[in-house]
Amino acid sequence: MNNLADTAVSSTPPQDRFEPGEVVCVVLPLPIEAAYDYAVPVHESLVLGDVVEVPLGRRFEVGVVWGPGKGDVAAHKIKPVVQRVGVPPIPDVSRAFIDWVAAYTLQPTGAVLRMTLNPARRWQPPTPPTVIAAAGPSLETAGVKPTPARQKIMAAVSKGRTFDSMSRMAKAVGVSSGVIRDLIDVGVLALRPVAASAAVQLPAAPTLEAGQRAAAGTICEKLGQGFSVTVLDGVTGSGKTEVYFEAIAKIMETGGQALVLLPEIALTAQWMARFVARFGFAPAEWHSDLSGKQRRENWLHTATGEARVVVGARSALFLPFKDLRLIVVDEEHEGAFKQEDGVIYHARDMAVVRAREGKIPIVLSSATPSLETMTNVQAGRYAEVHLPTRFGVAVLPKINVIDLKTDKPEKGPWGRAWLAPPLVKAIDDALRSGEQSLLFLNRRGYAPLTLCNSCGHRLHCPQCTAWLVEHKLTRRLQCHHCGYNAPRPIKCSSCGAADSFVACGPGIERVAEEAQARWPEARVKMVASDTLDRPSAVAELIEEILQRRIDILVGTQVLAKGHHFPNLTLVGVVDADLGLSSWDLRAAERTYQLLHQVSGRAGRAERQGRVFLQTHDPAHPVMQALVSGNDAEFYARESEGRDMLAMPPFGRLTALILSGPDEIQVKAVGEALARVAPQGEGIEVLGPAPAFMALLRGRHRHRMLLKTRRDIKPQALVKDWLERVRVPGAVRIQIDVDPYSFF
DNA sequence: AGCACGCCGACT
DNA sequence: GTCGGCGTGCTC
Repeated sequence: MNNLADTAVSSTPPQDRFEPGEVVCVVLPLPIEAAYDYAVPVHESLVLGDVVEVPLGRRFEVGVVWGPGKGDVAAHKIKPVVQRVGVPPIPDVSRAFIDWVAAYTLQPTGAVLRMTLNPARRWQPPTPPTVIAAAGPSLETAGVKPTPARQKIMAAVSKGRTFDSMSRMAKAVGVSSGVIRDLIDVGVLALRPVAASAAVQLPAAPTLEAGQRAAAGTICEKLGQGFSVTVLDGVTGSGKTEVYFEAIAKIMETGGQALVLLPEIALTAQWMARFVARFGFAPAEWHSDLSGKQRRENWLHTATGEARVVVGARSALFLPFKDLRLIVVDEEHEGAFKQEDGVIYHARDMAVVRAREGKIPIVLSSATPSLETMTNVQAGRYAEVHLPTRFGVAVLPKINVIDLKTDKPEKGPWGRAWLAPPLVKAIDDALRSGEQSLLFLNRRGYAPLTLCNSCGHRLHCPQCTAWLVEHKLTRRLQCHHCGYNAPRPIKCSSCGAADSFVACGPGIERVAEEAQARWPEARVKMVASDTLDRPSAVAELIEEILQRRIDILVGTQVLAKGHHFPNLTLVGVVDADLGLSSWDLRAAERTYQLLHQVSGRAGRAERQGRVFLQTHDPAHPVMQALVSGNDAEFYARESEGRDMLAMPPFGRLTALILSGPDEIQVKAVGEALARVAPQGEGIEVLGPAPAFMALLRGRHRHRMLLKTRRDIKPQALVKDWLERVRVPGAVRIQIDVDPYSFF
């Protein structure tokens, strides 16, 4: 305020400092289209990005100063800001990024801001960590009796020893915490702030193999050179992580922060272990199951710049970094980066935007990059660094295709079979030589469909368009889309026949049952997302596998990623066609990526791995690409196909998802939209059509698809379009720019 | 997002 | 007669 330099700055547009008497525009973290004006409080001035508490109706909210007041509302309605919240202002880059994402996803700015501001909304100043230590005076000088308990305490703190909490100290010393509290009160003990931890000493850099060194060098050169995108591409086990760790090491030396995005939380534990081994400290984590306290702490440390490295799921992208200088998106092709509810966005794409806004480099890492990314490489927009060798491994796994039309699984005494003879023989071999096998099937439960043998009635979810999946483990029928579950009925609700239900098709439970029946001696273990609900369960499983307490693993895609299992040499894909039959635009690409990844589980040490793909269509390009290892050809083909159809990345899609409890009403809104749909060269509107999951959690869903040429931005079209139709409150319209799933 | 206002069914 | 359901609308 009395700083002349500040006053001078504030006179030059754009204004970034606001004095009492002025009005500022505040964005609230709510799904409100408009930003509201508030008066600067009389006792303090505000700057752009300041986090402030403001009155809203009869409650209070925390928002962010976004600019000067807009003056679009009567002066008497304007209320003053209550106070500034004690956190650093949201930086310019973060605000610009939020604005960009809001405009792109067609969401209110406040809805996007919410992702940045969440922990600051109920702000509590963090209590600085303290320790309990001797304050100096003895018991005598403080004038208290040297009771046995007090003497024990004095002995414990005599050599400068400290304790980090009263309860821990009480336990360690063997006294009650009341005694400790009293000694603090009389000044014999004191709470001392924890000494600031010494500057991190980076452990010696590991020796990298020549290819890795070159790749790391290329990426490190980009640091500090403005915006760039580099695709780090190499097969599983080629050491991509070590390569980008070098870039992070450089950041650690030169200052600033680095962000690593992982597709799912389940992978963080293993990633953390590798990071700690390399750097000697743990990065700040950011994902949905942090505790409130951890969340606030990590948020603040990111904002102050104290957290040098942040690792997290997609939402970490919205943290208000003080000085972000590098972003890494690991496994960039993963569908999990697409946020599907609330603000719908693709974290990989938005990460590129964040890097551009912050003028910093970004690394996209994957063994099987997405077609979008490959297209950008080919167009020269992204640089590519390729890691050719499989680090520390002599040979890649040998991939075999089993044609299920000729090699049919043979029925056994246990019932229907799903494992074809060549795969059975391969497992025999593996068991005999004491090696582990993985049977992969991306389908939870016992059977994907249960039907009545006498009338053909199929058991389906009452709230969704989905079959109920039988789970023998829990002895219930489950809907995998809404969580509905019910006990298995005895009588058919349609024809009344008793004990008439038969299971159709395999889930992992059924494959595990077959495996156990075929190899009664083998130790079979089943793994799915619902059996790995705790992080500790993941750790236990990994330990069990490494200790060779499991012979045959049967699992879904939770097993596809991450871990090194040196003794696992055989991978059998029970149904390689699963996911190919759908109308999903990216079905082939996704199947290729998933199977490639699963195959990478086989033989990562010195033993050669073997992979068997069971398919009904051995000639399918996906199978051919996997067998030949010619991924370039596969990508070229996929790319050509999409180009011809003007599908992404060669055209743009925007989906409107209409939903509501009343199907007729939802459909009517869709038809009204169709009547006033945007028209023109390079613009096409499809639908309304019932969504694939036409009924989800009790809401009827219709979809519309706007397909536009690459050079046409869909946002303005959609905005305009929606304004032309009156939508009843019960019908919700979600907008998904660049949709990935068609559910 | 919250929270109030407002208009139609089963309870003290 | 009131309590209470959640549809619609506003918050600077």
